[in-house]
Amino acid sequence: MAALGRIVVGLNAVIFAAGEAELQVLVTESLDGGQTALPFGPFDPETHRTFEIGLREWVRGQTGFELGYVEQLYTFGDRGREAPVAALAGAEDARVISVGYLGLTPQARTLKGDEARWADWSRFFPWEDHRAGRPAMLDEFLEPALRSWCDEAAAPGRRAARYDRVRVCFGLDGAAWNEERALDRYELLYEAGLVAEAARDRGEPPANQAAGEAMASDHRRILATALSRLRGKIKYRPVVFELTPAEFTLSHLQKLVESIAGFPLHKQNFRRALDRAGFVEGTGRMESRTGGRPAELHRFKRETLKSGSALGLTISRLRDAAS
Amino acid sequence: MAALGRIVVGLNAVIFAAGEAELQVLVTESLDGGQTALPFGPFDPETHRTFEIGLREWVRGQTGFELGYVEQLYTFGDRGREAPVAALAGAEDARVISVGYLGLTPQARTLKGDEARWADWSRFFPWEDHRAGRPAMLDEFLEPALRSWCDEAAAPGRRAARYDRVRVCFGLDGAAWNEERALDRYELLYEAGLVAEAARDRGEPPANQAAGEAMASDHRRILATALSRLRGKIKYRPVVFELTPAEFTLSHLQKLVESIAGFPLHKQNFRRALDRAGFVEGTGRMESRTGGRPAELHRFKRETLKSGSALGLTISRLRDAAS
DNA sequence: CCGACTAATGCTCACTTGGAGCAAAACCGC
DNA sequence: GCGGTTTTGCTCCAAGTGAGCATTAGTCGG
Repeated sequence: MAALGRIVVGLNAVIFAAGEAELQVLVTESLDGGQTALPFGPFDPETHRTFEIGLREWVRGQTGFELGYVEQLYTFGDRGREAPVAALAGAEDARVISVGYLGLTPQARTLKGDEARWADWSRFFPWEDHRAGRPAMLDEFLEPALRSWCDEAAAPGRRAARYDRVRVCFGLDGAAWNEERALDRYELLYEAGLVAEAARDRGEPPANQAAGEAMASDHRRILATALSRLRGKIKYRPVVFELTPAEFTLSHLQKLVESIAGFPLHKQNFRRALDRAGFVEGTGRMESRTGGRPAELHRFKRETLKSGSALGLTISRLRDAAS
Repeated sequence: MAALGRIVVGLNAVIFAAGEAELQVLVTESLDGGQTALPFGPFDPETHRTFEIGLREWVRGQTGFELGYVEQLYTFGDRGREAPVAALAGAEDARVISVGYLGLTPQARTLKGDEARWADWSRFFPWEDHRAGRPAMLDEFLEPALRSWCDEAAAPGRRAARYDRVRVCFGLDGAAWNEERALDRYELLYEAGLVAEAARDRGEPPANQAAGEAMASDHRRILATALSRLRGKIKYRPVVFELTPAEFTLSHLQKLVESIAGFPLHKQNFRRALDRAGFVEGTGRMESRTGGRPAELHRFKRETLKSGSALGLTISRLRDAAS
């Protein structure tokens, strides 16, 4: 068999933490400077027995804290994503594959060095945040731009196909907005040339207007993958509690879930769902700096995990009217 | 930066097809003969622009047919999975990573060569098939064996932890059986030494009794990953139709879903769910060799995909009493 | 100290969905 | 034409979901 080309494997981490009622993601500067990037570390087969061990190790080294929940996301291997990274590994001609991981950690802890910092996820995906209603930039910029992208297609068949994708991804013309489609939406915007990465990767000059803040390489796509996965996962597994402090008010928990899902929830129904699932219990202690009636502090009942039956939190349509 | 160890990347495909009311998976012989294995192909960064392109290419070459639906599963990179494969790539000392893919194709087509063949998935996971009630081997062999594995743990805390895992995975003592946990169950059986691969990997002699048919390397784990994923996916995306022929009777469709889910469904409720979702439509033609009243042939309405709103088929608790 | 304001908490109600069973209809083989 | 078998059509009830109203217990400004 012919010798295969050289391959370098890297690990990309999307690490989420709960800020002040806002989901945050850990970012750094790209190696060539300038662009925002996700933390990245080469995977060394000599010293790392598994990907996860390797990941935890360099996250500990770079940021000074221990990851809690960790889950593999996706492996990215398309050609053309290598440039700056291969150089790092001393292998300019190698193909770079990276295994993306999702990590969750309670609260945005202070970081060791100053390379890494926390950023609100919504900076990168402003069109995903519907907590205060459908964002204006969707109707004013993205939607018209996407429609004209559809019209650009030569054949009528392709035009219809483009339109269908746009319609279901962005909830146009009566279709419902599905928050889990964050990745599909990013990929569509990339194809349509509406994010800065698209022009950059084609070696073209940047478009006069682009959506959201760009990231290095395909990192924004990895981030979108993580967001989609997390949005799906909170519905059937109680992962939110990996992000909460030991004690929290129900409102705080709700704000956090809303920040992840990207839309407002109906408060009473959210609470009803919570205690049907039996996930939380009151501690008796109160949080009084609420601005109104004091809220009881609650804690996650880890035991319910073992009781097996009801896992997860049905957010599906707890949607509040506002959205 | 230090030079990194050599890495070989492979692609593993779990290709499912619908046999006669039975889900089948494409298997081959392992390279060193003897063991059943999943189709495997090295990924060549020189010629393959993306994983998916590489995958489709060698599947076409080896089996003579074109894959339809394809989805990335998971990337397996633990040390100790290399032996026979590294030799294939002419790199005995390399670390082997493989990217697992799930592929679906309608009907079990005849294959080109004779290396590959179709096998019922249930041979590898007999404990997963609850269509005719809870399998006897669960109560007679697995459950007692798992319980004594729990008792083997030295510390009482570890004993309790083991027991909890066993309980939720296998639905013991009142916990519900969750068909999506197929992977967790396999991993648990592996840890408990109840599948042949466990003894093999530790270099021990095979146990006197083991569950299901073994596969090469960690292929049975990859297959379990695919099964879990597919079982989850049919609930929220209409992927079953990737497995059906163009026209089918509703009973046939139901049998197929049951084969995937591993438990019987309530016929009337299944049909109700189907037409609530609006996925199928009658063709007017009839299938008369049913042994009873002739059934109308139906076809998948691809258009509904575009209508956006209701995706998937809620199998959740269409469970029939028998289970 | 009181009243306005703000959140937390408690409760109700209509409507949809899910689990389960019964009955009629259509075809087969004898 | 008569069981046996399978498709198909319907109904019932319990539980879950979406949405709104009312009450309670704090804070804060005057």
